[in-house]
Order: sequence, then C-alpha cells, then structure tokens
Amino acid sequence: MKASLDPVQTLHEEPAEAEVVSHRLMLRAGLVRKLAGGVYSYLPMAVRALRKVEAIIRQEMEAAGAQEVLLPALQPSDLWEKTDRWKAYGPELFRVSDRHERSFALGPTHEEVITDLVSQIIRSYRQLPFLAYQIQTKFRDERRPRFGMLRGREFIMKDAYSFSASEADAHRIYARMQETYARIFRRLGLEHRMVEADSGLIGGNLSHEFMIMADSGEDTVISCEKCVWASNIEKAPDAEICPVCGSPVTSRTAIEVGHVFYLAHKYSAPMGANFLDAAGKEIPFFMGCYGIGVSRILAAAIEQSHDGQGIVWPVSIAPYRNAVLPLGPGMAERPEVLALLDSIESLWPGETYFDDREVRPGMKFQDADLRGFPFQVILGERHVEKGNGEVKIRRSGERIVLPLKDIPALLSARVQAILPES
RNA sequence: CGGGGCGUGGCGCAGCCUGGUAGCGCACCUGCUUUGGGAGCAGGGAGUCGAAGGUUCAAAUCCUUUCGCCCCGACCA
Repeated sequence: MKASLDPVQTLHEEPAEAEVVSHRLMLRAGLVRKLAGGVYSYLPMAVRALRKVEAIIRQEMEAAGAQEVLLPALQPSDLWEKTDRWKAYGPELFRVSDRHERSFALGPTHEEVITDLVSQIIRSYRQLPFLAYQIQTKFRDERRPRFGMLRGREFIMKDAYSFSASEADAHRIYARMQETYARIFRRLGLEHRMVEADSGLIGGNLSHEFMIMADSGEDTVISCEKCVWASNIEKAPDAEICPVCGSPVTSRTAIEVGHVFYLAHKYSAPMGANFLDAAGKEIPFFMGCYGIGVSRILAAAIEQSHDGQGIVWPVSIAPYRNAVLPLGPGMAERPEVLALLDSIESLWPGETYFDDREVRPGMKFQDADLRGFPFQVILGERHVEKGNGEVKIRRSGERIVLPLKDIPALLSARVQAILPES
C-alpha cells in the first residue's frame, strides 16, 4: 500500500470524545470513526486488522471441527418468546417492527435461531455432534455504551454453537473449545487468561471467560500465584487464597474477549429441539455456546499493547507488518529502494505500507509509530548512499543498520522468532 | 436510569457572564524555501454557532423546550 493513495490522515490532537487509550489511539491512528454513540465505521486499516483476527479464528474453529454458517441478524420475536427471552432480555434487546407491525429483534446472540435451524436439520443421534460458528455483527442496546470499541451497541462477534447427543459429548466439545480459544489468543499474540465465570443471561451451569490482561480492564481476575486456578472476581468475590492449592492469590484487571458456556437443555428443551437417540427416544440436544468479541479484540489489543508514541500491534494482527519510510526528496523513487520494496513484497505480499508521501521525515516517523506497524524500514540518504538501510523494531525500539539486500532476511528471521505457531 | 460536563469550519478550542452579525491553533488549497522525529514564509478556501420556539431594533451570547455526545455510578459480549 502506498501512503500517497491512502486518504486517511492521522490526528495530531487528542479527540475530546475519547477517554480510554484504545479509543483515542483508534481515532488518532485513523482506524475508526464514530457514527453514533457506540456505533463506529471501520476504516481500511481497522478492517485489515479485523480480517487477520477473523482468519486466525476461522482456522482454529475449522481445525476444531466447526463449520461456518451465517445466520440472520433480523430475528422474529416469536422465536424469542419460546425461550422467554423476549421479556427476560429486557431493554438491551434492540426491537424493531416491520410494516405489518410484526416485531423483530436485532440479534445480540443467536441461540434461538441456531437451535430452531438445527432442529429442522438434525433428527438422529447419527447426525451429531454438530458444531457451527459464524462471524457477524451483533446488536445490544447498551444502557451506556462507552470506552469506544470496548462497549459498543453494534459489534462484531464470533459465536459458535455445539449440538451433542449426550452430556459427555457436550463436555468433550466444551473442553475442545477451551483449548481452541487458548490457541486463538496465543496466536493473536496477546497475554490472556482463562477464568471461571458466571454464566449470566445466556444460562447454563458451566462457564469460562477468556480475558486479555490490561491495566484499563473493566473486569478483575483473581489468580493463584502457584497453580493455574483463576476466576473472575464476580465469581470469587471473597477469595483470598486459592481454593485449589491454598496459595495466595493476586488480582489484575482484564478485558473479557471470549466466553464459553455449557448450556445443556436450556434452549433445546423450551424450543422442542429434539433428536432420536440410539434407543429411539426423543430427547433435547445437549448444547454449548462459545463467543469471541472480534471487534473488541482490536481495542483490547491496543489497551494491552501501546506506548507513549501510539499503538504497538502484535505481528499477527497488525494491519501491515511493516512500513517502509524513504526519507527526503526523490528517495521513494530510487531504484535500490524500489528493488528492496519488491523483495519485501515477495517475502510478505501486501504487508508493506510504503510511505512515499512528500512530507518531512519526522511526520513519517510519528505516523508509523502511532499506527503501530511492527517493523519500520527507514531509508535515509546517509545510509542508502552506502547501500545500507535501517530496521526499527516498534515494540523494543531496537534499530539495526544493515545492507539493503539483507533486510528481507532480517525481517523474516525476526518474525519467525515472534510469531506463535500457526 | 440517577449524577456531572459538553455541543461554535474536518479536529482541538476561544468568544457567551456584560446581546451589535464569528475568531485562534492544527488540518486543507496555491507559491517559494526546507527534508533523520509532527518545517518556515506569503497568500487562500471552508462555519445554517446541535435543533425548534420565544424575548429584542438586533441572539453564538438571554429564556423555554428538545436532540446528540462524553464522563462517573448501578448493570453487562
């Protein structure tokens, strides 16, 4: 991508409307713009980061045996009445009427829709288990949308639903989803923690949350200093020692980005979503559901990973892996610069933001830092004259001067060292 | 939903108290100079002052109503 073709500018001044750091940086870096309270447009850079998050989620969900579906956001109210959530969900549920005054919900979640759908398709235990997922925009009429992308009224979510013929199988899938989620967050390059959780309005009796550690998090995680036990403080309000091993516990704030629930018959029973088991008996599906806040991950990643200069993207979700910054007039057209650009392109197709603008070096540095590209290839007169270039590592600030021809190999080696297995 | 704050060019703000027809910085456009950490000079374009009603010779400014946005709290992916 050439910067000269990118109309989105960074903001030098702090937007007054933003308080939390992820919101400020997302606005300043030109990732999003607000349309209404809790409703944002995603600009091209943000979409690139979102697609990377989604790609990792899709790979891991498919690897776990899930199949992608796409369910309606517009959902007739009678479905919700079957599970009593038309009332129970309260004012958080966006409700709309069509021209015939038939009422609908804008889906905040899809248990009703998927249960209805699967009950039409699956009649026998022989068709089970079935694991479906989707990535889609969700709606919640938040009492108070806030913190920018961390709590919007419209957001992108990956939700998955499992249908099993037995509780044992449902628990196996639940465990598999826990592992899958751990892999996803590891690959995203984010420090995270799985914790015991309350199951809230979704229901069920077994539930874990996946938290991204961040100083600004709204949630508090209590975790054991010795063993792996951890819990949401809401679930363990008074824990001063670990209930598993008795060691002291510590608390840290975090942002919830994933939640898995075992639902059992909570939705299948009231909706009459049954199948025939091996004995020929009609019983409800054993269900589980598994959510990840995709758009929230972007904000949470920034909350966890930024500094005074701007965003510090993990390599796995950076909109572009690296920026090439030719400094000074004519540098962007020099043959050795273009040759280097080509060789980086062949290493990482489409992953370079080429700052060919005719602006002063300081602006290129500031913008590259603010936007958080993991690598900056800096090409200034005094180095290029000698056949050299400089690579700056955004996260550490490390700078390496080396021959231009060696730059792709250095980038490749650095990424190999950082990226979790894929 | 309770408490607080704010709506004035794209962004950040001043002007409002004490009415007289809108200004500054950034960004943008043109020209010249400049080029390793958000350049300088000169010229220029851009605002129904959130909306509606009222008071007045005159309203960004005073009064009423209303909409929106932000923050804190209670509740939540």
